[in-house]
Amino acid sequence: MTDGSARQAVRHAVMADVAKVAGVSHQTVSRVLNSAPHVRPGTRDKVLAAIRELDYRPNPAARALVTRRSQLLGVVSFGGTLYGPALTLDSIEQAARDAGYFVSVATLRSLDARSVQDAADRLRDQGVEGIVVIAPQLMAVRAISTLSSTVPVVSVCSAVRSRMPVVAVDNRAGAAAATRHLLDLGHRTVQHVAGPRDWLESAFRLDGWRGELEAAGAPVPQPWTGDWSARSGYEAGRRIAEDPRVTAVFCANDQMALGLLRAMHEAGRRVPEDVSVVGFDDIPEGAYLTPPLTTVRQGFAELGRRALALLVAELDGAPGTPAQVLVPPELVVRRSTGPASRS
Amino acid sequence: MTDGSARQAVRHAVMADVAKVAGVSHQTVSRVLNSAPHVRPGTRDKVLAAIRELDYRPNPAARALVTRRSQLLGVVSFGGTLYGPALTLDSIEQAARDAGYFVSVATLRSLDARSVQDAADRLRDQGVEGIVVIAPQLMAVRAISTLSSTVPVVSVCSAVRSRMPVVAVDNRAGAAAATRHLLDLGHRTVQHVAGPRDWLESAFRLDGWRGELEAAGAPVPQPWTGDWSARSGYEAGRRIAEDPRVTAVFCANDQMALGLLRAMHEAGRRVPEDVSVVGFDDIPEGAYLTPPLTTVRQGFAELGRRALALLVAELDGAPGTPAQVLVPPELVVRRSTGPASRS
DNA sequence: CCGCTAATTGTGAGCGTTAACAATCTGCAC
DNA sequence: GTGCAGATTGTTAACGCTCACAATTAGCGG
Repeated sequence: MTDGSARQAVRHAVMADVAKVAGVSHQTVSRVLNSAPHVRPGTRDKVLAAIRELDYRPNPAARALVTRRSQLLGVVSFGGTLYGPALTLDSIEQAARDAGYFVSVATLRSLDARSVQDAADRLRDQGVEGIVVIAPQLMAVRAISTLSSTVPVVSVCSAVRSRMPVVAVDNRAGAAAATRHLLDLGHRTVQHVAGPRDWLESAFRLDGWRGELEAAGAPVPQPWTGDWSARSGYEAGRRIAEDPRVTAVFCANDQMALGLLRAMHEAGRRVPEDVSVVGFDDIPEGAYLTPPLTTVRQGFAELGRRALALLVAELDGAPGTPAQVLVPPELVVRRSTGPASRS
Repeated sequence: MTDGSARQAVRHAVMADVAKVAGVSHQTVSRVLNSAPHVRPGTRDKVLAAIRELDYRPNPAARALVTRRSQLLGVVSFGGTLYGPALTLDSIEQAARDAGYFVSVATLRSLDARSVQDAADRLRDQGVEGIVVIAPQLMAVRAISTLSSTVPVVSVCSAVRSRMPVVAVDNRAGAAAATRHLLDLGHRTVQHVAGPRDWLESAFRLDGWRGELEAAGAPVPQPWTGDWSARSGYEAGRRIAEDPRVTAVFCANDQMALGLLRAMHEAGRRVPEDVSVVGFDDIPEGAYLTPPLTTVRQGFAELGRRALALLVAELDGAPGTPAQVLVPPELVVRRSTGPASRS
């Protein structure tokens, strides 16, 4: 128990073993492995056969040591069980694989700068070549921009004015579209249940909502604040339901909208007859809520893919490409929204 | 663009640099780093100071090369956006960090043996010391048991009779509890919407449901089959709603229950007055559905933690500990279930 | 058949760290 | 003061791979 030396003693074959079996030098084996030019087909075959025979696998540590390339990318993530981050992580992994990289994850324990520092440090200590940050909190972004000096960093989050490459959904535009949709249906104004104050997403969606309201000359009510959870949406909903004048609510994500739907139901307010509700994200369950939820679809998968592409580009190509990619969201109209009642 | 040699030329400090600055040998630096005994406090301080001054970080590749320990664990995952797998991954990462390991993920593209092989190979090529498999499909488990020879593997899934260490929720018991709950409420029998046929979870839950029905002498209806999605639950629900004799349904997961709730609503069948519904998983939204969903709570977080503990134990301790951990689930009664109507 | 270029293969030197062992320096009993 | 165990530090040799360059072989025109 003092150390782990009790492991399998099966000596893995190394390059020298392959060389011996194939009757060539280790360098030739290396050439075959890296598909270098100038290897006679016959030689290549012998080497390949030896590799198969010995079930040889190149030692990644040795390779990394000399090439100074670990082939490892790091992902810092928070809220890994949330639909968006989970899907983004998934797509990043897939894209990384296609680009020939491995992905190591570090999740945030809590939402403070130290935690982000720690996660990034862990990743660096592991030798990652680059980092993608999925934590979309204001704080996280700030913390990250501090340590970006050593390793290239790309963040997936809302657009933010910075020198750092960013891939983001255009939250403002999405929120504006949702709000306009409700306004177009004849609602006098639209309530808003925002996300946590320290998330950039929250800020941008709030902004898009407010901007659209102002542009339309509609009154701008005091927004409510939730924490993305259905529970918080429910609680906001209970309070909102007390005001009989409310006819439209835009929630900053689908889970909160789901909770709000529940609160409306309990309060006897029909959706969409009495109150229209719009969410954000388009979680797969959205279409099967009662009623099916109108929402703003985010291309999480594309987000991840683009972020990875950006990182890889910076890694083995253009040095300073501080690109800022904005992915447009899409309004998905379902049955939770309808015309303002004339009652 | 031919290669990535255009990266930052900032020569990172290596151990020799630290040694020189501290005025000691590189071995002494190594000792300080590994907190080996017999280092005079004064010397340690000098070394520590030099490390800080140079912002020195040990090269993980070099260390791995000589120690033959990569400190890397692999996780094979499928359905990364599903609540259970996502949460499990999250808890595995946290546990791994506490145990001093890094976590690298490999997601499955599709559900065939080759895909599992590929994922595991990728992980091995990367030098992981052990693998946790979250893919709970029958096929995946079989595929895994094939390659477990080289690297220790722990799988998180339903209990399955094998030589492989497994951490699982007792799906059978959970399903039985759900079924019994409905029976106890006076329902004559219980319908079941199962998960995909090739998932172990599906099989065990089906089994638990059927067993309880038989034990109670209740008729065993033909089960329906879904794919975990709300959509599939909705479709099953539409069909189930056609049969007026149905008063209770047990769905193999919460998403399908959610879809089924929608179908019942559309068909004018009230829940729980006309039909009682039970899910499985306890997703966070469950309590805010209409009506709040009675379900079986799984300890996904504990699952991940236990799986990792098992793997680490095998890694640096007991060699052959083919443990099989069974985590008991818990019935959470909410308002989607009620007594059978006397109508 | 010779000489030259290009294709093919081999050799030696690290990459940055830890392990094993040697060397030196303590402190203390005799 | 001397000697010895133990504490402290240094030296050398891997770990398994790629890079740079040397060596060998093959192909071909004159």
